[in-house]
Parts: sequence; C-alpha cells; structure tokens
Amino acid sequence: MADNARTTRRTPATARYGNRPTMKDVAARAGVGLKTVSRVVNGEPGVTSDTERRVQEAIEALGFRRNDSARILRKGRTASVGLVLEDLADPFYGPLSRAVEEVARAHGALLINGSSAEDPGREQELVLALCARRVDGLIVIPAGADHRYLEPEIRAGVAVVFVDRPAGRIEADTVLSDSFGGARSGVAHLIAHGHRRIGFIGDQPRIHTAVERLRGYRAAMEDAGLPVDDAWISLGSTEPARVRQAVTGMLAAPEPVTALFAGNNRVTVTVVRELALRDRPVALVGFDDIELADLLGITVVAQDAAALGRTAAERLFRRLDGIQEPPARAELPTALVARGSGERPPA
Amino acid sequence: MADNARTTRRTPATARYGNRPTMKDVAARAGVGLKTVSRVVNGEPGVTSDTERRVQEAIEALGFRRNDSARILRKGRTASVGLVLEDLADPFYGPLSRAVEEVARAHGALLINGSSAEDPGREQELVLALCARRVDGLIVIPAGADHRYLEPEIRAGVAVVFVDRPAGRIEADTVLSDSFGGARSGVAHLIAHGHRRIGFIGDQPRIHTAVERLRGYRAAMEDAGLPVDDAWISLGSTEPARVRQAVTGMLAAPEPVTALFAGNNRVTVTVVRELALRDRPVALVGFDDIELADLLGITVVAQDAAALGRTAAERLFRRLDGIQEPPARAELPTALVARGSGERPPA
DNA sequence: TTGAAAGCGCTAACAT
DNA sequence: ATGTTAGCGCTTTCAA
Repeated sequence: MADNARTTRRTPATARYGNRPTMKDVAARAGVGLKTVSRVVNGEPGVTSDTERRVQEAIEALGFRRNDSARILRKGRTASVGLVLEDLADPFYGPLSRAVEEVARAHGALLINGSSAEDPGREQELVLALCARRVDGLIVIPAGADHRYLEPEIRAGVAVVFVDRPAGRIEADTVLSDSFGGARSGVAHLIAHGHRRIGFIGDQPRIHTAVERLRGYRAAMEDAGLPVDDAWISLGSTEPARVRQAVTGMLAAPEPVTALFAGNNRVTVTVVRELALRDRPVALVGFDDIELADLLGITVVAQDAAALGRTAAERLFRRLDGIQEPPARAELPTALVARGSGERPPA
Repeated sequence: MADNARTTRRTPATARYGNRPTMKDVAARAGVGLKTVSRVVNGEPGVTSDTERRVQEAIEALGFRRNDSARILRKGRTASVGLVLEDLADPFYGPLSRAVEEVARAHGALLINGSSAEDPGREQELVLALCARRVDGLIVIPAGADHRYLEPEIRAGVAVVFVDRPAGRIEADTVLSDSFGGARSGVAHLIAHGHRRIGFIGDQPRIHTAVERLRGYRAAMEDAGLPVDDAWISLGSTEPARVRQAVTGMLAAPEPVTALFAGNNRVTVTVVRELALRDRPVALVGFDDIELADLLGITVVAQDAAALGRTAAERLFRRLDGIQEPPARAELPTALVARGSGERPPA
C-alpha cells in the first residue's frame, strides 16, 4: 500500500474537495484499471457482472462520487444553463425561473440563477461569470441596453435567448409578451367604460416594456380620438413613494384623471394601496396579474410568466441541439381579466 | 504557424466549448509563456506593463475568456453553492433564494437552484447532482425525512445547512422559523377574541412545519382549557380542492367552528377565497404573510423568508471558512400582524 | 473484456 | 520578471 495514490499527492496542503476518493482510488481498491471504473460509473457496456460488482463495492466502501468538474472539463459540456433576471424575489420571476428549470431538467441540465438587481453592470458581470463557467446556454432578462459585450461569447458558441425584454444592439433570439397590445387593450377597456382622462404610471423609461406599454396607452387613446395630457403620464422607479406621488398628483389636478393604468405588478400594488386610502372611485387596470387580485376585484392585463420561461428555454435547447436558424422573436399574447376595478364608470 | 495549438488538436470532432481560445493560444499570439498569461488574467504581480499590454491585446484579439471549469478542477473549489427548495415559483421561496444569492455573491460564489417539487426522490437526486459538481456548500429545504444519504458527502467535506425544516436522521446545521410558537400565538389571538371552536387547516403531516404548527394550535387550546374536536383539524395537500373541502366540512358541522387557523400561505389564500363566497363572518389567522393581505385585512403570523435564507447562508459560509463547531439549530421569531380577519368576534 | 496513455485548460511549484 | 513542468480527475483513443 506504500504507493497508494493518497500518499503520493504532491499538494496535501490544500485539501481538495475534502480529499475525496477518485476513480484511481476506486480502481486500486477494486484491483481493476481506471477505465473499468469509468465504465461502471457511466453504465457503459463491456464489463463483466463480476468485475462490476467488485467496482461497486469499492465505490460504496470509499464513498466515491464522480467529480463532474473533471468530467465537464474533458467533455466540454457543462450540462448547465444560466438565467440572469432582475430579482428572484419578484413574484413575476419566480414562476418564470421555475419554468426554465423544468425544461432544463428535462434536458438533464442544471440551472444557475443570478439577479441583476436591474443594474446593467451587474448583469454583465453575471453573464460573463456564467460564460467563464462555460454554461451551455444563457437566458437573459436584460437590465442593460447594450449587449455587444456578448458578441465574442456568441461567436464562440454560447447560445443566448433574451426574454421579457429584447437585447440591445445585437441580434439574438427573443421571447416577449405583447406589451404594446396588452396595454392598448387594457386602456381601450377603460375607454369603453366611459373614461376620457386616463393616467399611465409605469416603470423607468429605459426599460423596454415600460416604453412599449406607454406606446400601447397612447395608441388606445389615439384610436378613440382622445387627447393625452402630459400630466397623465408618469414613468420612473417603482418605489412606492414615487408611485404614490404620481397617483396623488394625477388625482389632485383641476381636471383629475378618472382612471389609471398601472404599468406592472409593483406599480399596481402601490396604486391599489393608495386608492384604498381615498373615497373617490378611480378605475384601475394593471399590467401583470397578482395573487389575490381576484378577491380585490382588480382588473388586469395578465401575462404568462411561466410560458415566457418555457418558450425561451425550449428555444435555447433547440439551439443547443444545433438548429441553424436566424435569430427569431416570439411574442406571447396577454389576456385582459375583468374583475371590477376596470369596469367602474367615471366619477 | 504549422504547430499552432489549434492544428494539433486530437479531437476536432467534438467542438469543445465552440473551440474557444485557451491560455496557450493567447501565449502563442503574445509571444510569452503560458504562466505569464495566467498571471495577467488573474492580476498577479510580476509582469511588466509592456508584457501585460501585449497579453491583453492577444486576449482581446482572440476573444479569450478563462475557462473556469479547468480552474475549478485545479483549485478544488467551485465558488458555487447549491440551494434545493420546494418550488421557486412559490412566493415564499423567491425572497429566501434571493437572500441566499446575496450572501453568496458577497463571498464571490454563484448559486445553483433546484426545485424538489416536494418529492424526496427528486430532492436526493438534486442534492447528489450538486455534490457531484462539487458545490462548496449546500442549503437544503428538505422534502424527505431521511438524509443519511448525505453522510458520505458531509464526511467528505461538503458543508450543508438545512433551512425551514430540519434534517432527518442526521445531525446538521439548521435554521427554522418558530412554527410552534407562531401558531400558538396566532391561535391564542383568536381565543383572546372570544373563539372557542377553532379549525386548523394545514399541510401534509409528513412536513415538519405542518406538525409543529398543529402542535402550536393544540398548545394554545390547551393553555386556554379548550377542548379540541378532531373534526376541527385537517392536514393534507395544499391543493385548493382539498382545502375548500376542509373549510366546507368544518363550517357545515352542527357546531361549526367560528374561526380558522391556516397553516401556510397557500392554505390561507384558498381559505380566504372560500370564505369570500359565504356571508358568515368567520375569523381567520394565517401562517405566512401574503402580498396584499394588508388590503384584504388578513391577520397573519408572519415569518421572514429572507432572514431564513440569509441566516442559513451566513452559517454555511462560516462553515466554509472553517469554523469547527458542532451542528447548531437557530430558530427565528415570527410576528403576529393583526389586520382585521383575526379580530372578528364569533358569530 | 480490459487497460495504458494522452490530454481537456488551468494553477502550483519550481526553475531560470 | 518569466517560463517549464507536473498534475487536478476525468474521458477518449487505441492497443492488448
């Protein structure tokens, strides 16, 4: 046993992986060659059942588990995909992430998640860290507006799919919800219920969906031949304080709005809370569905977060399977769910 | 250029990593040694600024990015941690996961997420896959009740922290919410408002928190000297249909309950929906806070999901930093948030 | 059926 | 300041 692999380690200072047994150790213990262990571990044919048994015993005895880091290095595939989103704690992204995970799992891949916190620098840092790990593919909900930093990676073979928002300054597969159409139909719904002065409170203008939804708002107003007062439009942070102020401003005007369109789930929540403080019956339609919105009677334009994730992941794995199509853009429909708040007539 | 590394590849069939340039390629292009490239890439000292510039140029020109798979193999640390939870789409786990991510990020580590879907087999499969990847540490919200399969891994040096629910049949660091105390105070709150017949609707009895909360319920009843009728207790799946049936049954009895305690967020949501269909004013306290519960006036026993995640992750990284303490159990407090539904008097 | 040898791309140790 | 060599633990290739 003097030349046991353990004793010949040159670098005992750093206990690698807690000094786990390797295939070499298993081979030594079972009295077989390294490759035979590899065959057993991977279920490859060409091993007699007797040899296999001996190897299995050695594996059990030593508590061996294959080191996938080495396998990955050798095989050149990590069987993992990265998902960079804004914030996993946002109820919109949880289901999206879960849907991606399910598709990845069906393809035998693990999912590495990262939150950009809506910071373009952090997005890039995360994406490149994932590229350094050689994830097979990447799904990105972009925070930034310029993704040229990804060009070398894509050329090198990383598959990338953008979801929820489009890529900036590069061509790439993209899966979006129909923000424009959804907002347009939501605002049209308010107009159909008699409203003529409608406020729009949305996310920051550098976010694509915010701009698209505003465009939908304007289109609906124009379709109905209604004028739009700049005071009825407020884009900015989704911080409650900012949203509250916007609501207050629009309702305090000499000719106040009689209805509001909220640009996303976080805005909607704050608007609902703010309106609950007042007597005035202001109509409301929000973009994104929210848990318990049914009980509160909140009319929403719902998008299917899970479908976004699933569609993006399926596209990604088709790319990984080698399809050679030009980058495509998919747009998923939204659904107007009338629950009361959007059907209130003007005061 | 005849002996360029590219041309001597033995395995061109499988385009590894899309045939990305390696440090060797960069070294050849910059006319320096491999180790010099490594020094530049890792910001190590001992490189003249002129050499560094040439290396940087080669890196840019080739679009080189360090292959962390190789680095990981060599260094024996993956700088990643795994988190196995029940379902990332559940609003309770999103914030928990995000909190873990933030701590991991502060330690330079990435987070690999996996959902067990409350299936012990899937939990084990995920955990072992993460061990094979040699994640530095693991945070587990267990679905199963027997974690002896982790013993070899823990002996081999993987740090594991259990959160939200304790490990089964092994000793391990654990971070829990005070389910017993929280439920007890929630039920005591209902009793203090005059209720004597109180129903308990909880999750499946194989889930530790469900049992603990039921124990809290019983303790509160006993503290008040109140009898408990078995018909007032219903444990099982959190499927809406099952919960609806439980509510219906308890309210249809000859001596119906006048208040309900809901064992977790999913149960609460369904109970609220079910009660909204009836005229009878049934009091309700739910375990877990829910978005918009404030507007619906739902009294809850709130636990801090982010704090659970943060505490568990901090414990994990202290383990990775080498502390040698016996496994400990932390228990985080809950908070009763009165909003109306729990203060309704008996009908 | 089995195994020896080469090498994935990097870093550690040791020259120069 | 820079380079050379020897692995990390696995899979691939090829020979026995």
